[in-house]
Amino acid sequence: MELQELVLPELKNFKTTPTLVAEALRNGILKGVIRAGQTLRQEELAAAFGVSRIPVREAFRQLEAEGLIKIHPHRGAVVSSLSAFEVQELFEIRGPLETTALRLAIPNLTGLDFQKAARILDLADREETSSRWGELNWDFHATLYAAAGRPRLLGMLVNLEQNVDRYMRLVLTGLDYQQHSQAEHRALLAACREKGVEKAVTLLSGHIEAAGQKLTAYLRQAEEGERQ
Amino acid sequence: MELQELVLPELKNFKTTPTLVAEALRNGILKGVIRAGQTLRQEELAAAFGVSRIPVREAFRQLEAEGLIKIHPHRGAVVSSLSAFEVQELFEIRGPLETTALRLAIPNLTGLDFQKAARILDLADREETSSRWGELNWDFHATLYAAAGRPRLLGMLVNLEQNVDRYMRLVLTGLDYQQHSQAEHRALLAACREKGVEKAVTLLSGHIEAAGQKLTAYLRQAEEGERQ
DNA sequence: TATTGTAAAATTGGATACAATATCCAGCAA
DNA sequence: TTGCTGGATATTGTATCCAATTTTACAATA
Repeated sequence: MELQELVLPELKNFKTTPTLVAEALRNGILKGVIRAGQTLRQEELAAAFGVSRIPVREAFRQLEAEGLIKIHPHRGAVVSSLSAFEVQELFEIRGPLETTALRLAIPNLTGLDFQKAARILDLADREETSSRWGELNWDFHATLYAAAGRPRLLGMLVNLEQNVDRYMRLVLTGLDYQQHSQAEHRALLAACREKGVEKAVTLLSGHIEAAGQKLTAYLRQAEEGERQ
Repeated sequence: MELQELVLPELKNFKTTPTLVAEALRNGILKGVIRAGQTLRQEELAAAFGVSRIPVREAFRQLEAEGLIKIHPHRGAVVSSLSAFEVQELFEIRGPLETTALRLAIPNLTGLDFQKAARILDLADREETSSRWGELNWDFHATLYAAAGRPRLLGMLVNLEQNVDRYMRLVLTGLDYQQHSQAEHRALLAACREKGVEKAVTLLSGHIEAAGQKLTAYLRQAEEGERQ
């Protein structure tokens, strides 16, 4: 019975076409290749991927459930664009969820986890491109949360991160935020090392709130500019 | 631009076949007509609904993203059955999320909301069938959370509730739990009326935890029984 | 000229049919 | 009994066709 579990990951790689299409589209949206508000035409995408329209449509359903696109019947699928308020809501959800994950994770965090997290922070220090820095940023958080051993919770956090990631990239251009964020990360990591759950939770909560504030303020300003 | 928003809800009613199929399947799963572990055959369902396989497959993708089913490539879709641990995880997620919703909702709760909530509790008192009682149970919670004005958060809570609902029904057969739960609901409602945010949050947190404990204990026992 | 009405084109939604692939199971050999 | 090898079954993916809807273009009218 143990061998079966070793084979399962291999079996999982037998990805079906709709899954591959969904992954490609998800990457495209996250990397900014496909922008918010853009309409996705089935035939065009099917031709681009070299598949028929059916797998594309199935991929659409999956991405809609993830919140990345919105299907308008008979009018096509559009990449969902979030308002400042909606982004704020996502951060309000992330806060309690991520602290929950951290709370569960801290008792399980090992020296290896701390090493990995510290290495990611060092890499992020040297990173300049905002895209890569954003990835490392999330890798750091995910490294901590993974120790919680709560796959479903982690999945929800990944999904939430994906939804705000595109917008967060707009803010990351400012170097001051990156340095500030890095300092907060180091303080958080130190608290985790000392197994100071409440302190770590407080730091994380403030860290997420700060990021949310920064981003929503930016978006509100952008929305104000559009209105004129 | 305001008129467009008035038309949008109308457009939303143009439900497409995959959505209708997904709703039907979701209802079937939630009502227990389709049981956990059961495999869903595309052709069979397509024939039953009088549609082709394409809408059925799209509905599968949607339900998989909601966590209600799991698609095994080339082997069919099966209604996901949760282990005691997975149910526990879902309750661990619900706790902080529902308290967050309540915290945001309390300042906005009006007399009308309190009346509606109280009426639901009275109905639940007279209700005997566990299925209907479960619905009223959730209606009570949803009434409070709706005032938070956070649609995405509410959507996530609905989804989480749907995932554990099937299993919760197993526990609801015991009348003692219903009475205990109703008492907690009344205390919670009173705290909300007095705008006692922290007290209400504490009550809700304990209420959810108690429900989770009850259910996971039941499931663990059932799993133990199966193992023999 | 601006607005309204209508027709055609484009796109999506869905059904049917067919080919390809993977899984499952029964039968057969060792 | 164990392991392998087929075929049967079911799922997956594609192609083709048609219907429904939206959008665009164009003509008609005030």
